[in-house]
Amino acid sequence: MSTKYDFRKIEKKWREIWEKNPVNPTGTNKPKYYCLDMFPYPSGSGLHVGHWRGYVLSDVISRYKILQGFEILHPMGWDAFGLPAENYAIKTGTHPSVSTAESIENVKRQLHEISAIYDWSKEINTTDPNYYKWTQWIFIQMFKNGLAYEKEMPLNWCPNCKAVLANEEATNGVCDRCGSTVTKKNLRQWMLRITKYAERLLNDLGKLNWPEKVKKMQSDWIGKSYGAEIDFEVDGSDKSIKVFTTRPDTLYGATFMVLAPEHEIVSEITTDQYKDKVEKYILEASAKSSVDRMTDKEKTGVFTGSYGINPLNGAKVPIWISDYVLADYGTGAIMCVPAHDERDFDFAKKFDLPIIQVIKKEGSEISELKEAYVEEGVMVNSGPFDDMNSSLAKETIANYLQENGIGKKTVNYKLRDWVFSRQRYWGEPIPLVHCEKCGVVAVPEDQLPIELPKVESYQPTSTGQSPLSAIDEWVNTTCPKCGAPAKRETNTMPQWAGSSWYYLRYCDVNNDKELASKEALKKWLPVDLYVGGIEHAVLHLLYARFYTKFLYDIGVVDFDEPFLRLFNQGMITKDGAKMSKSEGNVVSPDDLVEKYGCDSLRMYELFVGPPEVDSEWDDSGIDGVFRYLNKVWKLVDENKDKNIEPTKELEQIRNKMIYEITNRLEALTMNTVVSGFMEYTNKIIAVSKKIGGVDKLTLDTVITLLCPFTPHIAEEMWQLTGHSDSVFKQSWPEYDKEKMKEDTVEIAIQLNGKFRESIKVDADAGKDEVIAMAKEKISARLQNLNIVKEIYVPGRIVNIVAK
RNA sequence: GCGGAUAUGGCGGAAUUGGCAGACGCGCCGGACUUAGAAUCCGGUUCUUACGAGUGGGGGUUCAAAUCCCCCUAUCCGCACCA
Repeated sequence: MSTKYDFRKIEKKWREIWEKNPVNPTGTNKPKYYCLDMFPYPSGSGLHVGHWRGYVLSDVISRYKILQGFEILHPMGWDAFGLPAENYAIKTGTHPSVSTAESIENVKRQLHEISAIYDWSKEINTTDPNYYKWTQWIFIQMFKNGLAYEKEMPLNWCPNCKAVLANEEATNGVCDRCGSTVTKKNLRQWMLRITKYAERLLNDLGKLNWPEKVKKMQSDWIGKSYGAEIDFEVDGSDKSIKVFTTRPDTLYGATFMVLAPEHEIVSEITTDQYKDKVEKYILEASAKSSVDRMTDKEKTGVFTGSYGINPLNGAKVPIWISDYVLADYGTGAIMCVPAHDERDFDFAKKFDLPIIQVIKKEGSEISELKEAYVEEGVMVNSGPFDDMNSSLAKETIANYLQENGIGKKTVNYKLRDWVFSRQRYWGEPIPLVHCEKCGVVAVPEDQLPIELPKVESYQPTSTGQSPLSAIDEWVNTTCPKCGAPAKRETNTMPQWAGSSWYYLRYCDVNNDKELASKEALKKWLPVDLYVGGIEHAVLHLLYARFYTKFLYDIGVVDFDEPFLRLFNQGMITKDGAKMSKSEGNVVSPDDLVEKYGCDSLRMYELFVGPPEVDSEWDDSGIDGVFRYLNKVWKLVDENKDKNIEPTKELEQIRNKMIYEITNRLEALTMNTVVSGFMEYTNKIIAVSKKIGGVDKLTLDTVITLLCPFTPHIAEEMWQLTGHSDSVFKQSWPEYDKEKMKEDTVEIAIQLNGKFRESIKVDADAGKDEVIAMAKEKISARLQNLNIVKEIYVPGRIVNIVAK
């Protein structure tokens, strides 16, 4: 037991000292660094070692930045609205505010075990009326600026949760929360016009230091495509149908048209003869769950009896309806070119519609198509455009349509407006009043927040109404405009609302005049580093960007992107699966802290694998870092009172160590930082054995480098080596490139590319000298061979090519 | 179906971006200390039939390839009738 360091005593001691003297003094004139964790939902089951991964990483960066001379904002808070607490309330009758408060207390205790330097005076909670006052305030600004609007629409409806879901919450037609199959229901909804920002949300991705993967996911989600809208007149009527296509070059090959079943013109153009069939089909399509509609690749559809006129060649093409055409993308209607589109091809084959090829592969002859030809090529069967290259024809035909008033070039986005209302209890009330005379009126800002009232029952109604609608004394109010009796909006906001702007609030949490003061925003924002899971790649991060851009437009903030750098930590798995209570594979940090201490766990969280990659948790690996910390402890303990003169070799190792640790830390390759610590400490120990000790500067350097990673043991060792102030008052060590150089270097000698021997040479030895030495070294192998070529890579390798 | 990523010892993973593959750690083997165990320390640890072979498989470029190019295979992730 002689050398084991007493982590329990040390960690307790330093936590108490930091409590009184925080290592991150505020109100300085230092440059700022804002390092933010994605704030958690306060779950009842607490944190596991997977949660720690991101939190440790951001804490290490924050502490590193302190030593680099920055003032740090590194806050934490709670995204506490949401379904789990509400579902728990439905089951037990416990008010969500009570159960979330309990969860918060537990998670906060666990966060203290990490010894992260969160500034708890800046804690925020999205369910605090002083916070959601500003969530509501932002909504009102959006409402006043025409970004919030009401719409009756068929929505994803989870029959189990009895809640409307956003498209994003109903991935693959299954409820994200409970896994039930999602159906459709028509309801009045509040929408946010995020599509107005589509172009900026797409373009500004270029400014961001984010993982390419995340940027790609966002740009795919926004889904910009260039094309044309083309008007097809309906034969024998004064109506026309607008279609959207990205392939105007194929217009001569359009042999039919398809409308979405929900398209409003369908009833007007359907002829009596086909009326029954069409109505039946529409009914079937609306009853189809979104799962079926997505997975049924087999095409269905019915003919309406009407024909459209191709505006270019006057051809009469039958108009069909089919659910493979989406009502809410483009114009909800398409022209179909079976020869050059796979889906149209399938449809044409199934319903025996004509296929006309209008593009052929260069140099080939036209023969019957076995599948749609979707490549570029040479125009055929296209009147004046024949023999033109199809990509040129795309442009030429689009221009022709535009010039002749039968179409126009357009851009389309996959991004849809954001369904912003929820028929649930545990969310921010939407601060609007419905007045019979004045219509929808925003609650005056001085009346905010509209507080969430207590209810008897949390159960949402199966009619789609929020539980709030049952509280007459809350619902009934007066119109802020005319004073007449009016009713409050009873829908609440989605959980995303509070998390779309929380990063702004941290810099000025107690402000009751503004969401944050201009000065505080100017000092701290935007966020320099944002750390969190990849699961928020699209939704949260897209919504937050949207909010920021809106607040920029109305002059609240002076930047239009909230997060300059994003880092997604990988998941920690156990037995190959994500840790979850239901899987029973949760590893709690509490036991490991008890057994090895916080410092060891912090270091192992980083060592377990590359931080951006998923890693399997292995308890036994933590022994390695625990042994390492004991080794450092022993090194410091044995040398603290010795007066060893620094040697050239120690200086070389020390400088190299600073260089390597710093570079790896900047690149966030934390696992290699830890291995670097081990590697260089081993080297120092080896030299120490040789010369009987280690100099003071080397010890100080090791301790200082370690302190962001293992703060408790670092502070203790710092004190042990005779320093009276905190190690966090130190500057990050600097290296001297000159001193990193070794006197001699080992050169590998290859013969015909194969390693044979190695030699030590002076670092400044010249090319000829080294090659001569190398040839001498492998002279036996060179007998009877003619040297063809000699390659020398300074400091690394000599390759002799010989036959 | 489309798009993206990954593949290195028994395991987690390194490799200065084309220059000695396997750093660092886990595990394992051997030794020291110990009455014994735990802990600690020291040594070893890609395979090998000892010639060599070797970074998922096959080809190529190069003096030199885990790294670059082409073709496969497997796994994971994202999107999924977006006209």
